Amino acid sequence: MKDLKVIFMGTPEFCVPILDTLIKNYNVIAVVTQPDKEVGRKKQIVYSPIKNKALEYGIKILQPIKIKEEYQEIIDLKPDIIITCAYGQIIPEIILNNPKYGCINVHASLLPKLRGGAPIHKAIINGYDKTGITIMYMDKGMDTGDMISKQEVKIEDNDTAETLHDKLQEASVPLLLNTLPDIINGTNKREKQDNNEATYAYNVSREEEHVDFNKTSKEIYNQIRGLNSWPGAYSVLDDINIKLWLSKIGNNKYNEKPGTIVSLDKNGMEVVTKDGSILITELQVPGKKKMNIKDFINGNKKEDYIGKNFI
RNA sequence: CGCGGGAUGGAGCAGUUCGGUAGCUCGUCGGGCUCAUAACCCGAAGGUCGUAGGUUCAAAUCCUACUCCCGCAA
Repeated sequence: MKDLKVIFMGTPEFCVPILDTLIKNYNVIAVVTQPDKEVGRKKQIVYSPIKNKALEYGIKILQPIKIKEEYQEIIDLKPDIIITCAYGQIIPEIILNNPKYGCINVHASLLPKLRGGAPIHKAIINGYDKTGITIMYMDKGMDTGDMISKQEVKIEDNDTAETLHDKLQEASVPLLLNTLPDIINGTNKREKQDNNEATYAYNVSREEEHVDFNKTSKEIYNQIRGLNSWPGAYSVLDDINIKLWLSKIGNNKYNEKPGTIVSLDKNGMEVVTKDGSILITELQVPGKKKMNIKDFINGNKKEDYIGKNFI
C-alpha cells in the first residue's frame, strides 16, 4: 500500500489530519488545493491549511484557478486514486474517470443528508441530533455519488460548529484508513443514494447569519451555536451589528414583541423570542473582541440596553 | 493603497472635544456580618494611560510615524 499513488485534493483545516495520515501511509504524489487568497484588511496572502501541510512534507502542490480547464497535469501524474475532502471546486468528469481506483470523497455528513459545502454548520442549525462522515465515489453531481462507508457522530445539545467540526474531523481519519484497503481490494460496499431523502447544506449566507427573534428560542439557540466559532450569528441593535456567540434558552414568557431586551445581568442578556426568551451569554460589539456577559455588564449600563429591540 | 472602530492597574469601560498630578463596574488580597453564601459591609494592593519622537511650564488628552487587535466589504 505504501506505493499506491495518491493525489489529495482539499483546502480547509478540516481535512489536514486526513492528508497527514495519507502521507504517512501511502505515496502522496501531489496535493491539489485552492489558489492562495488575499485575506483580511491587510490583504495578506494566505495559504490554505492543506498547502501548508504539503509544504511541510515537500509534496508537489497544484493550485488551479479553474480545475475544469487545468486538469491535464493531474492526469499526467497518473494517480492510482484521487481522494478529495472539501476541495471547493467541481471536479470535471475527465478527472473523475481517470484513476483506476476512482475518485473518493470524504464528506462531513450522513449522505444523502446535507449535500454541499457547509454540512457541519447546517447539521446543528437544522437541529439534527446526529450527523457523521460518509466516504463515497464522486460523480458529476454535488455529493451525489455512491456511498462506500459511514461513521455516525452524535450531536450533543451543547455542541457548536467548532466542537462538532473537531468530532467529525477525529472520526474521519480512522474511517478512511479502514475503508481504503477495501477500495483497493475491490471488496468495498457501493450503495446508491436515495435522492428523495436528500437535504442540502449550501454555504452559509450573510442572511443566514442574521438572527430573527421571531423564530423560536430553540431555533435561535441552534443558529447561534451552529455558527460558532465561524462565521458567527449577529443581530442589529441601534444600527450596529452585534455578534451573538453563545446563548441559553430562557424559561420565561413575555408579552413584549420578539427582539426586545427584557433583562441584563450575569445570567445573560435576555431577549424575547417567538415562544419565550433566549439569554445571550457571549457577544461581540464591532471593534471589540468577543466577551462573556459578565465582562459586558462591567463596562455597560443596563439602562442603556433594557427595553431596546434587536432588528 | 477598500471603509471604519479600538489599545487606560488582572477583566470590561469612562476620561481625549475645552492639556493641569487617573476614575467607574468587577476581580484579587485582608477584615467583618451570617447557620451559610457566588449575597452584604469595611479596608488594601495593583497603572511606563500600545511603541517612538515632537509641541508645552505641564500631555492619557495636541502633532508625526509605527506596532498590534477588531467590525464591515471582498
